[in-house]
Amino acid sequence: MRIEDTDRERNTDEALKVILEGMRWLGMDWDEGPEVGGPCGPYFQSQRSAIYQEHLDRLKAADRVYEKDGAMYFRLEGERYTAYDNYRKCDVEKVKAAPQVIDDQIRGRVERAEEQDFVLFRRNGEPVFHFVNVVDDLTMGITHVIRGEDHLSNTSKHCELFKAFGVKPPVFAHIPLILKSNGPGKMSKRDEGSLVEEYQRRRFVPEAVRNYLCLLGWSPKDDREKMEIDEIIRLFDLPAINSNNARFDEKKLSFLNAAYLRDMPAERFVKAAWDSLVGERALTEKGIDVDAWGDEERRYFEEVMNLCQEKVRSIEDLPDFVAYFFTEDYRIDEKASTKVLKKGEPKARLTEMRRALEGLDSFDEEPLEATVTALSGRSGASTGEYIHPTRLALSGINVGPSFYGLMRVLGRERVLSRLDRFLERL
RNA sequence: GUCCCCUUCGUCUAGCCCGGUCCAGGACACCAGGUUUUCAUCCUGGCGACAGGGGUUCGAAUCCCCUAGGGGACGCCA
Repeated sequence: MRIEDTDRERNTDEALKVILEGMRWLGMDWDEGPEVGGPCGPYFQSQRSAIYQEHLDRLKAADRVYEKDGAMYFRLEGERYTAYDNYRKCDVEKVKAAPQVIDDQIRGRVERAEEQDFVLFRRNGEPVFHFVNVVDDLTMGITHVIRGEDHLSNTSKHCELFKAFGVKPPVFAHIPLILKSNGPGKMSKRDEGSLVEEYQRRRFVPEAVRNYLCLLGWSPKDDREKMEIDEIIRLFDLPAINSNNARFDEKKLSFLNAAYLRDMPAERFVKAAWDSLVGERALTEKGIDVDAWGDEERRYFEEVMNLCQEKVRSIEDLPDFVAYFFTEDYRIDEKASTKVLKKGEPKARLTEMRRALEGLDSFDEEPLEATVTALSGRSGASTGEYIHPTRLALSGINVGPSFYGLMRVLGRERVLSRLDRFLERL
């Protein structure tokens, strides 16, 4: 792990922390680098000035450097001529340099010729990216350079430098870029959804994010999509990466996230839910006094989460999904209400339901289901005609976890009193 | 403008290197059913693509060329 912080303006400790934490969150660690150490340090480019100076001197000794406007330029070899540059709108000096051949692991043979000398050191004495990148790669013993395709055109610069230093370039692999989900162009730092921190903050499952990213530009060649990292590592191969750019699709990420939530151990789900709902006060914001909770409430919380794990799509959705479990002061959603109450005779059904539940001695799923089935058999109304209004009465909304589980977890007392209250308002 | 890369369903992709088994397979999304009828789960089905044009060939998604489109680079940013 090398930190490329040659641009003083943009580098802060905060930015570094975010990068390191983001990497670790995704499950990626490093055996050499910041906070770990290693034989090739320092791992911050801002601390490697002496190395860069020494390498600049080597190029100077080989007469490949000259100064212009206070900056140090790399001198390309080849015939020089002046031409009007339609991009810069002025005359510039160009060089007929030999094309550099890049044997890219993903794109195959790519040939490109640099045609202008480029800056190595800025006027302020700091080296630029292209230079430090090459120097670090060769002094740190880098064997593979795997980076975005946006660097493919820069690679001819890097090859020129490797050649000037008399070393063989590392293996290159230019991977496809991620395009933004809406609008043209590549996804960049300022785009919605482009920062790992965002998924951390929104409590995505890190494995889901990592899994989704792996699927952008790569596939195991069979139909598998949800895969453990070990399996991906086992199957992974540079040439198997696509060369075309991929558009980011948050819907699919969300699908994978839901699958990971569903499949994770219950304890992990409960912990993630707790961290968000209690730790980050998501329930407090809904007017629920979690600070007053004791052991009983904690057990109840766990039961609620066990019930909801298979149904909820994200931790983000959890507050709205479960708030009614923890307060009697839940709103009856108007849309849901209109939708549910317009069909059949909800009041009659709810009254029957109330009566039947009152006489039930167990609130386990099976007897509850048997009760509803019996009710339906007797009246000729579908079970849905009982279930829909009851769910609305108990939760205020028309979606949620398994209906019978919902009643079991709420328990007789809450169920009956909520039904009574709802019936009074009907 | 110059140079580089890319082009299979709306999206992510399999197939392409080693032409026939592909009237192109899977997944997300969407739509319709089903789970002896709760729902945002789950299951089944549907919709839906080889960018266009020329070659080569008995035969092309697969090989070649052109065009178009997309992306990238051209910073004393990284």
